[in-house]
Order: sequence, then structure tokens, then C-alpha cells
Amino acid sequence: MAAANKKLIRAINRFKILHTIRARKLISRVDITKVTGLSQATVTGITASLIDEGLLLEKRPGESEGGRPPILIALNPDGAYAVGVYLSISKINVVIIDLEATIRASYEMPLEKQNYAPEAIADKIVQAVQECMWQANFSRNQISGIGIALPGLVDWHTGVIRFLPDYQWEKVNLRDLVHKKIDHPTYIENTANSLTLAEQWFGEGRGVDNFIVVTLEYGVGMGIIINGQLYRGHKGAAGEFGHTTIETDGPLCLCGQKGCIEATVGNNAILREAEAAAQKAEWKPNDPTDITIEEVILAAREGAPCLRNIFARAGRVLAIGLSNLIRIFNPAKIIISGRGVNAGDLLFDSMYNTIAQYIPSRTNADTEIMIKSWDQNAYARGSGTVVLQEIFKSPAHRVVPLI
Amino acid sequence: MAAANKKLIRAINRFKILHTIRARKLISRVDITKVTGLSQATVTGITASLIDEGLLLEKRPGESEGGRPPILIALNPDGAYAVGVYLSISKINVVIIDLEATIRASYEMPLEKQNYAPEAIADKIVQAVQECMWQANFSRNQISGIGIALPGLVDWHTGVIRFLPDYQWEKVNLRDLVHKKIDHPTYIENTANSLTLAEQWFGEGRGVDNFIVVTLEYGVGMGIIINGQLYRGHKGAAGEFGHTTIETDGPLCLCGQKGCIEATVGNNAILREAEAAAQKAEWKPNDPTDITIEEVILAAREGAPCLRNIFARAGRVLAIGLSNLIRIFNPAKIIISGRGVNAGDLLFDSMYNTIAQYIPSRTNADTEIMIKSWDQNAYARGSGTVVLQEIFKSPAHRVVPLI
DNA sequence: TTAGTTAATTTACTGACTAAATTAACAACC
DNA sequence: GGTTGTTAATTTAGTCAGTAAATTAACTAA
Repeated sequence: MAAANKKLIRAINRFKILHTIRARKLISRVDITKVTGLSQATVTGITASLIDEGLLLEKRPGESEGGRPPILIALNPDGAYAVGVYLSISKINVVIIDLEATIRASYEMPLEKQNYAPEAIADKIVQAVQECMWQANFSRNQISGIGIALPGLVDWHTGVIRFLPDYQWEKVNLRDLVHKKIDHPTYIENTANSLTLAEQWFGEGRGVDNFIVVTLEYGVGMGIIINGQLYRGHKGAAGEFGHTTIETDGPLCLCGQKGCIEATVGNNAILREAEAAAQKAEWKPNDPTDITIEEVILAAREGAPCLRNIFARAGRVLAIGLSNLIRIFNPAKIIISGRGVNAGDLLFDSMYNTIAQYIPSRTNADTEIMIKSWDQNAYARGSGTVVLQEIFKSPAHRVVPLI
Repeated sequence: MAAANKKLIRAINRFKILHTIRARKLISRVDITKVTGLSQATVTGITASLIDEGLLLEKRPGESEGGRPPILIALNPDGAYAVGVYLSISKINVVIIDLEATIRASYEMPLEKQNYAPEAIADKIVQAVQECMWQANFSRNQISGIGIALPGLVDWHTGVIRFLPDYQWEKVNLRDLVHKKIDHPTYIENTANSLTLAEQWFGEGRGVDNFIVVTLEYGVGMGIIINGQLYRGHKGAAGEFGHTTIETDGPLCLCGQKGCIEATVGNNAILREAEAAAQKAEWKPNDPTDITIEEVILAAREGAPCLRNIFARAGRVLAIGLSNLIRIFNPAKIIISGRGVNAGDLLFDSMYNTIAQYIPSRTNADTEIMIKSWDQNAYARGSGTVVLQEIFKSPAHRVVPLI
């Protein structure tokens, strides 16, 4: 906790006003005073400087309610742009988002499956960003910063990747490597946290103070919003939901432990089970040497009972994990996201049934569970949101010259 | 998040200064400026008003380091007193603590085992408080407020007890009932959270931003400090660690679920197992109809292998639960407290072994696990701390006339 | 027109901070 | 024992962000 002074007050109130406008989309100054509790004079002052900065726009007047009609204010989508990067094992996704987190451009760079050195990946990222900006006709100075999301253990403050399984990296400061090549504010974050921030700011988490995002991918991840803030833990290692233990004698996980949630629920686990079933000739994949998760889902939908069981079992284990989260966090919401949600009812029917068993309504305390439909660019968009958040926090985080 | 204004600045800096002095015990004004980043003028001003309020004392001058010797400042233990109450099924514990959370008086009122109505319990609490104050020669106006801790689901904001198993209460606003009888600020909190606050302020959690307290009692509880704040959850129901599931086919819990941690680790569970063993004549209790946990511990220490196994198994299950917490929260510390710690090595040897298995050092990320020796009055002291915290926050929370 | 109403801005003031100057209280040295 | 240097604490002057209240703006309705 830093010492408080006038700058802090200003930053808080600025943030609060931007936050209110983002939530309400179109709102008058008086209504902002009602929502925030600030005085009219303060709102006039802060909105004036935000309009100066180009972050806000005065839109058409609203309906008069007997007196002077209000001037409605909105975010200026073109007030700032951010670059979001998602680094995975097979590709680099780049998006450019505007101040409302709408994707304005996107680009995908495939990566050959080979082990790149950090320096090489940093180069690739810079190339991909430049290509995306070139194609969409963006110039350097229009960009406020770059956020990078990746599936690993990341220390947000230092920028160090503690562990990135896909590339077998340990202790790599990718943020600084990229920052050296692109002289813009650069942030790095794990995928689950990026997605969580995006949900908080522009998705289902808007206005919710305590919620959790669970991501279903090859592994199972989690992002935590507590008291309106992303919680990263003591050393940035919080949210390892996928490796919590549910059944002490459950299947072996890639991490070496038995009974991790991931070892039953992760797409890797499902593929492994599906392969085993294929070998026992319980179903027939197109190409037994290269089974995809989409194919397994399709086959299960068409009826293969052995596959349906795999998903049903995954749903049950996931449900127990979620029940534990509900008991520990008592969140207002749990949002389930990631490629794995494509399994749909196959997974979620048994999940909902099991949760109902484990969390009787009395102790439920109103946690809403919500399945988010999956979007290709979600992670990259999420990492761009990290940049937007910094802009919202303070004008100091903008490199873009103010006119 | 409320709108920020000058009052907020003052409150934050006041809190920060008090916090610093509490942590350092004896510190000069210059050193406070170094720790907090505040200017000398500000520190002079705030300490002056805190001395005026009686919360701080100027002590002896420190060693000169070549120039004017610093004036060392400390908390005035007698600057404020708070009452802490712990309500359990068999008794009411009352303590009076001073500003340093030292217990200055205590009183215990036994309760007959019968189901009291809320109104009657409120009366008993008031009586016990009055008796404690009478015996220790405290007057009404010396007391800043009353905190009540109880083993149940509590909504801190409204003061409503959502569920209190011991008395089978649901939706009882005990805070208001007591407040009506004693015109002092009254707070209510569950036992685990009370203990957690006490650890944060005056115990092992001092200066630690992210930690967890696990309480071993008849049930198993938890308190969570995140980013320096107690986390209570969406509806105040966070921390139900005891009812998270570890083994889907584990023993039946009192809550009706199978495999709750509490169903193996809680003292209730241990007593149940010990009774079963006694019936199978595997050991011989003094009075088979009334086995106490202390007796079981003693017998286990003296060698009864069946009893040692019960504890060892409990230690393993607890360890898996803690590993899950470490994975989810990545806390700096986990403090284990409650009457259950009296089991000592019986429980903790197997616990440490299992954690070492489940959390390999690489992913450990430095969570320190610490066993806190148990103290009779810990809960009552904790609930008193809730009051002290409010005093620290703002002078508005003091009822005591300022001289 | 005029009065009434609501929205936004302006004005006057307050309070909490900082930077810099001043005062206070020592140690060390000639 | 006076002078100098040093560190601690206070005082002074100034800035800035807030609020309350007054004013201006822009409408509706009688």
C-alpha cells in the first residue's frame, strides 16, 4: 500500500468515472455523480480532462426531463489501441483492440513445432505484431502498449516466465526481451488471468466483485477476481486449479501427481482416454495416429457410449472441483471458458447434476455458473485488455501523445 | 469502491502510520517517513493527532546518530480497550484487550447444554461482558467496542448469523440484539476469520500480504487474507475448507456429503473413529461413554497403534487439502491453529511428509507452513481485534471521549 | 413571455499533501 | 567552551483535488 496523496485520489476517481461509463455505455454527467457519489464539479473536471485525452466523447443530447437535456458521454473507441498477443505451441495470435476491447485487426503466425530459444520467439512476436499493424494500417504511435498471454507460470511484476511447458522454458524474461525490441509498455500474463481480466472488463464479469474463470484447454486453468482485483498470489503462482487433487487414487497426471483435476478433465486426458478406447476398438477414429478433440466430441455426439462416458466422468470430476471452489471462495460467479466448452452437454449435463448434489441449495450462497461460448481470439484479446486496464488506471501509462 | 476525497487520504495515511508503528513497536518520525514514503510534515501532523487521541505515546529519545536524537514513538497500550467474546456451545468467553491486543482481563461463563433462544444468549453475553468488566474494574466508557466470534456462517456486513449449528440458529441478527442492550459499536465474525485477523495484526501474519489460517476444531475452518485484506466472499460464506472434497468415496460427513476434509480431520471425526476402535477393544478409554480428544491424544502418544493410525490418516488428508490450497492461492504462509494442534507430531509428521510428496519444491513457490501453539482465549482475543481494526481505520470509530 | 426544472459550469473555500526553510538537540572538534 | 556539522522535528508557503453553493445554460410547459 503506497502512501496516499492527491494523485492517488485523482487516479481513483478517474478510474471510477471511466469504469462507470464503460459499464453504462452512455451516461450523463449528473448520472455519473449519482453512481459515483462524486460532486458535479469533480465530474465536470475529470470528464473534461478525459475528453482532452481523447478517451471520452460527448455524444448526442439525451431526453430532457423537464429541464436542460443531459449531454451523454461515452468511451471513445478510438481513444486508444492496444496490441494483444497469445503465444501457444503452434502459433502466435495477434490482435489490435480498441478502447472498448473490440477487435480491430488480427493476425496469426504459425510456428513450426521445434524448440525455439526465447530470443527467437521474441523476434517472432515482434514480427507478428508488425505484420498485423501493417496489414491493418496502424502506426506505432497509435498503440498504447502490448500484452502477451501464454500458458505458463508468470510473474507479472518482474515479467519473468517461471515455467512454460510448451517450450520448456524456465526463468525467461520474455517481457524485457520484447520490450527491448518495441519501445512500448509491455505486459506479460498467463492465459487464464488474461481471459479473466477480459471477462471482468468487457464480459460476464462486468460489475461483479468476486468471481472465478475456469479455462478448459489441454490443461485446466483458473483466474481469480477478489474484491474487484485480479489475485495472483504470493509469487504469481495462484490459480493452479488443474493440479488440485480430487481423488487420491485417480489417474496419473503429466505433472507426476495422481488425481489432479486436469488428469481427468483436460483435453489431453480426454484424448488419452479416447485413444485407449480406440485401441480397444470401442469406436473408430478417422486416423488412429492423430485423433483430435473435435473428432472425439463429434463421435460422442453421434452416440459412441464409451466416449460419452469419458466426458460424463470428466464432468463429474470438474463438478467436484468447482464445488470445492464454491466452498472456498463463495464467488458470485464462475465462468467456464476455453476450447473445452465445445464439448457442451457431453460435459456439462453431468457437471450440473453433480454440483447440485455437492452444493445443496442452502449452503449454495448463490454462485452462478455460466458457460461461455468459445472464441478463437479470446486469449489475445484478453492480453490486450491488460494494457487497457493500465490506461484506465492513470494517464501516466499512455505513451500516445495527447494530440 | 467509494469515491475518494481528502478524508480518504487522511484515513489511509493514518492507518499506514499506525500500522508501521505496530509493526516496529518503537520508531522515530523520520523512520516512519522512510517506511511510508510520507513527508516529514505529514508524519508530524498525523502523529500529533494520534497522540492527542491517546493512541500513541512519545517514549524515551533514541540514540543520536550524530545529530538531534530521535523521539521514539510507540502505541499506547492503554489508548483503547476492546471487548472480545467467543460464543461456543458450552460457554461464553470474554476478554478485554488493550491496543496491543494484550489480554487485560478474561472471564468464562459456562452454559448448560440446552437450546437457548437468540434473545436469551444475547442477555447472557451482556451479563458475561458486564461481569468481566466489573471484576477487572473497567468502566463503560473505556471500551471502544465489542466483537463477537462464533463457529458459524456469518454475514459481517449485516450482522446476521446465517447458520449456527451449535444452536441450530438460522438468520439471527445477534449483532443487533447485543447492540440494542449495549450502546457500543458491535461486530460479529466467525471464529476462523477472527483468529485470522488476530494473526494478521498481532501474530504470525504481521506484514504478510497473502496468507491463510486453518483452524482444527470439531470442524475444520479457514480464514483468508488476500492483498492484506480479509476475504469473506460474495455472501460471507468463503472459507468452508472443512467441507471441500478430497476423496469422493471418503467417510460420511455430518453435512451429509462424503469425503469432506472435516470428516477425517475434524476432532469429531477423530473421536468417532476412536470410539469405533474402543468398541473393537483395540484400546481402552477411561469412560467409554465419554471419550475426550485429550484422552485420545494421550493414549496415542503412549503407543496405541490404532489411534496413531487415525491421526496419521487425518494428517495425510489434511496435507492434501493444504496442497490444494497452496496450488489455488499460492499463499506466503499457512498458519495452522485451533485446539486440534495439540495432537502435535501424531498429526503433523504425516502431514509434512504428504505435503512434500504433493508439492514438489519446484512448484512450491515458497509457502511456509507453521503450526501455532494453541491458546485458550485465542478466539475471544481475535474477536476483540476486529474492534481494534476499526479504531485503526478511522477516529470516527471511537466512542471513547477524547479526553 | 415567463416560470419552473434539470444539467453543467463556475466560484469560493477547505483540507491534506509536499518542498523548503527553520528550529531543536545533540556530537565532535579545536 | 564556543563553533561546526548533523540529524530530527516543526513551521511556513504553496499546490492541488475535493466540496458546497451560486450561476449559467438549455430546455418544457403554462
